[in-house]
Amino acid sequence: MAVTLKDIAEKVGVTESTVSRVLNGIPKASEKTQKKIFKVAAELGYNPNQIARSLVTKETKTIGLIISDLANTYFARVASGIEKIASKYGYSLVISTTGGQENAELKYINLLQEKRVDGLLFASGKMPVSCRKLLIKSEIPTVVVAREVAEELPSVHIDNVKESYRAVEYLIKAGHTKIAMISGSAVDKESGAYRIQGYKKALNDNNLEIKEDLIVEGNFKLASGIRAMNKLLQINKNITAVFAASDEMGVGAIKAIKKAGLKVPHDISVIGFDNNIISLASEPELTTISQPEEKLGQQAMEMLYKVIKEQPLTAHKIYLPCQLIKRNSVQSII
Amino acid sequence: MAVTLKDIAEKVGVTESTVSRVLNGIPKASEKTQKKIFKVAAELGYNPNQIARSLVTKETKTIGLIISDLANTYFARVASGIEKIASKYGYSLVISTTGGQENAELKYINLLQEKRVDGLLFASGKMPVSCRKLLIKSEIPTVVVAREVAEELPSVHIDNVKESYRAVEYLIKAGHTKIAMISGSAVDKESGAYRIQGYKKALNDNNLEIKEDLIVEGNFKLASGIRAMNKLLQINKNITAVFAASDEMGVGAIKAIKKAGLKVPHDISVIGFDNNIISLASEPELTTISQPEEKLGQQAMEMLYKVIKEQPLTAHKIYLPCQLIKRNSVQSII
DNA sequence: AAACTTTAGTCAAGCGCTTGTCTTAAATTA
DNA sequence: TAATTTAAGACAAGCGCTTGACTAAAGTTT
Repeated sequence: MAVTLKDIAEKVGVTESTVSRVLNGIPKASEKTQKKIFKVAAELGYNPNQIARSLVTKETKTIGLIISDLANTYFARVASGIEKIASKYGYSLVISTTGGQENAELKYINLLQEKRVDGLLFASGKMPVSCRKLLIKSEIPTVVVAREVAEELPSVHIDNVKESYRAVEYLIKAGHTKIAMISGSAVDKESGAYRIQGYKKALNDNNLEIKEDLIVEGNFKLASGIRAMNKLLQINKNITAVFAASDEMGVGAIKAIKKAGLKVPHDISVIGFDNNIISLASEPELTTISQPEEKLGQQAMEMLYKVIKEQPLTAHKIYLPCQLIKRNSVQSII
Repeated sequence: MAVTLKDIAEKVGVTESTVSRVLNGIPKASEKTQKKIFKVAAELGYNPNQIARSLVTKETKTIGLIISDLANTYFARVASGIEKIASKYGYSLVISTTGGQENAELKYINLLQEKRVDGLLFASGKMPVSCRKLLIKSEIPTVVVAREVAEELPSVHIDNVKESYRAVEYLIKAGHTKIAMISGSAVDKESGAYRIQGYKKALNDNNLEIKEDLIVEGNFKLASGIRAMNKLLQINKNITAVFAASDEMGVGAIKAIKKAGLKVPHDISVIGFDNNIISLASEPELTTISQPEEKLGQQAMEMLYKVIKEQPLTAHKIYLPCQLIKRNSVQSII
């Protein structure tokens, strides 16, 4: 089987503890023995058993990531950002995907606790109370990323209200007054809901009337954008602009508008959200709000590292700014 | 600190071994004690220490994934497929990203070995000899996914030559004879190179001349597709179709063609590769070869599971078929 | 009733490391 | 030169669990 400290110790003629210390760079041996130990270790192809080490040190150098869906570009990028920083600090990442299902989330929190991860990152759906309780009880350092609700937990995210506000305000400043919205699923306290909130606030602050039938719900996907836009086109209240809560839906909207024989942005302007690569593929290219997914992940991991090292269980929140990317799908009408 | 078997044992009045057996469902206790043990375990909020268990069972229920880049849709989907099946079999996934760097790959193979993962999935760049050696020496069950080179190791991938051949053949059957190619980076034995091979073979088998200057290299990204197409347009040998080795480049090509005042597919037909969501966003929608990324991941994990359970170190290879997705970017000219 | 099985446990070793304490010989100091 | 410090290492316990071997009492068989 695998070679152990004992094997090295015997071959060199010292005890395990000496070998352990030397291999860990604790200076407790003569140059000679050190050399010998390193040499024998290399000869034997020694590969330390991190499991055994973890058992005594109570550190696994592993952090758990509970995430909704890896196949989703957005989450994949967040994960990517997390992984980079984790790796920088010498941590491995174990990833569990939940599809946003509460029971899966619960299950994985438990599992990761059994694995004794040093910390936990939560980037799944809206965090249910049950999860929060379990997390807090487990005492695992945790930070929540990319989700709005995290009362007792430190978290990093974007300000969906503010960023949506910015998108809609941009439309308003371009002279639009009949602005529709294609929202994502508007579940309470999730990004979809906050984006609607931002839309309404922008209208309100600019003395524009909020018409509920101009808000039609999609599911963030392209096809749903097409459907939603078609519905909007039927209602037709002379809208001149639409704010889509995702780029996929934005592109869908553009396609629907064009199919209806109208022109973007000449007849209707469209603005999206995410700055997905898809926004560059559409014709015209989609003006959008760019989210800092990678940075979100990086910041979250940096934060988690601090929590692990210093244990300040403060429910600290940080917001990362987005950027308005102007392209060709919005036209000024003043 | 955390509650252990010992704590439960003491409170119930039995030994640790009894508690362990009961909690693991090994029937070695009376109904009464069993009930009591479960009750006390729940009361105390017992959460088994998988580290300690792993130390003795030599199983971590963890598999390692070495992958090139999570932010890349393609790999993210492969990873997603892997995760699903891993989870089905009760394994966790620890992910390391390498950016295709050989030293990073080596480093992570070592790291994952230290963590005593039960198996390893390799989905990084072209696998260097050094990695293969290390992997084989480590004796960790390994399967390679989404990469063409894996001589001594079991692997699952698509047949890039064949699928590219199919794309080009489709163009030829539509009457095209002047077909250009926008290739990905053509590093030896990587997908980019194989796709070129498929392109050439298709031309060859159909008695069409291969002109090296009609193959221009991109890097799989959208912007490189635009650049490449512009170059092609300059050369201008009356090409009527182009095969792009990725959808991003395909969409880039379409944009370039349109910008040059020509029409797709009226003047030039374009076919892509991947079936990325981007292919649906472009105008016209891009005809392409659809890769089964998720399935690739799933199959690889299924395969790994078998290897772990049965240890047949056979260098088994499996190829998953792709699909030609016909949309509107290719026109028949006969 | 003696011999054998079962049941319900106990006991102890061991997985591969780390780490605090102790020991001995050499090096330094007064 | 005797006393003290330091260097180089040995010793042993322990992390939390699993598991094979053993035991004592109860139940079953003939």
